[in-house]
Amino acid sequence: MVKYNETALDATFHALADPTRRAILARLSLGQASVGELADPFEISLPAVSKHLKVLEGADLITRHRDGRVSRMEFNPDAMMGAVDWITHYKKFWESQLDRLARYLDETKPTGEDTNATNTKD
Amino acid sequence: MVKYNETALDATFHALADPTRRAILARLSLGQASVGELADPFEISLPAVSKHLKVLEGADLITRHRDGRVSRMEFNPDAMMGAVDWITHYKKFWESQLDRLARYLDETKPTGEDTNATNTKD
DNA sequence: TTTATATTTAACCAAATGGTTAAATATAAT
DNA sequence: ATTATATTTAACCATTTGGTTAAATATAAA
Repeated sequence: MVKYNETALDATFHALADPTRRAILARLSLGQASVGELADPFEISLPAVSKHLKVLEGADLITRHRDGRVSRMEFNPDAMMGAVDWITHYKKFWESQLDRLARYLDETKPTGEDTNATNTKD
Repeated sequence: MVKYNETALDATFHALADPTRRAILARLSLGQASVGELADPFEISLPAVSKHLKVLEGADLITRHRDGRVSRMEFNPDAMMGAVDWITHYKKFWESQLDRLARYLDETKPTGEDTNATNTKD
């Protein structure tokens, strides 16, 4: 049996289980932002956002670069690999969906292009 | 922007964020089992397992087939596609990991074989 | 050096989570 | 008809979660 890092999986899946945190990651995927910038589109308070950021940081999904009094947050998508690995383990149980995913990945395989921020799927 | 089903993502990621529930899914991926059989390897009580099953059922990750007084639970891996889709959206940010995943998927692309329960990665 | 800005910490709260034991329910077996 | 088995429901509990407001901290700007 492959031994997964259960604690890391707990942290990753838990971090992704909240819509505000996913929205923050979506925002950060477009480029780094300060805590205030991240909080802006949400109706919740700054401390609430600060807590979400700590959860994301704890799951290693973002990293913090302090720049004076501003915290610049950066997306760290590598941390999602563990989760993808875990799910992918069950690939043999969803071959039809695998086809779809494989096709999707083929279409968008890094060729040197398609590394810009514009995503045609959006 | 692609509109994801946030509620479904909440449910899926939350369901996967617990190690007992992931273990239950791992067990069910080998074949269906009753509630009692699922509870056996865990030290927690039957009602606790029953609650976990309800969470997994709510996320549509398992389905229940009542057979007399026995509930046979079945794995429904399709429900994980939403989560994979969401994560995959960030593919352009982890090209090196994508390579690894694409290679993995290529190696195991459904050819008619490789649909048995033996996984060489384990 | 005083003031404004960015963010975190503290203290608090209601709801959800993951567990328990005991009782209820439903079906199967004797 | 009675008893055993499989599972769920109910009632409870401690901890965690996701939010709040007010105060503290740290840095930049005037």
